[in-house]
Amino acid sequence: MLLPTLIGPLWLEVSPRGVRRLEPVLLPRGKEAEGPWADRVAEAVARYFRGERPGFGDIPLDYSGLSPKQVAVYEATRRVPYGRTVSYGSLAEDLGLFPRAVGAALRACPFFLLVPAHRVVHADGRLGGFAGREGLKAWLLRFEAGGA
DNA sequence: GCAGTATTGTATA
DNA sequence: TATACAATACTGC
Repeated sequence: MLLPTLIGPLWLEVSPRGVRRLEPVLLPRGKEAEGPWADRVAEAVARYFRGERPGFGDIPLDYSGLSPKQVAVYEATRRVPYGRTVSYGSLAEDLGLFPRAVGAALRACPFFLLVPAHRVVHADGRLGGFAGREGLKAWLLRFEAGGA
């Protein structure tokens, strides 16, 4: 399922257990692996880009196939409140991991928006990376901070 | 296995 | 201010 947004189309893929992946269309093609959560996620994403603050917390994520460390990092990242930012080190300390590991896990995060990786920044306030899309990360942060 | 990363803190010039 | 090093986890070759 393809979700049109202000930053371009997002590819949504869900399973009976929850969301499998949600990210900007980098994949030339994908399987129409839709499910019962597709509409719900689509609506939440639409509201997000309307400036509302939908809680993605009630949307289940399908972590199957991911390592326990990744799941831990994603779960912790999901708890970051709207408009706030956390440092990789802070997350790492909370999880008992190391900052480097947090970055590695977030780098491979397939849950764009649902796992607000854009709210995770350097310890000194700089943005850090975003899988080659730092501009997108900056846009999201400005969007959440300024409301538009 | 090995190397490259979405990091951080300390040390050195 | 800028560069170098060590330690961790995930991805791709």
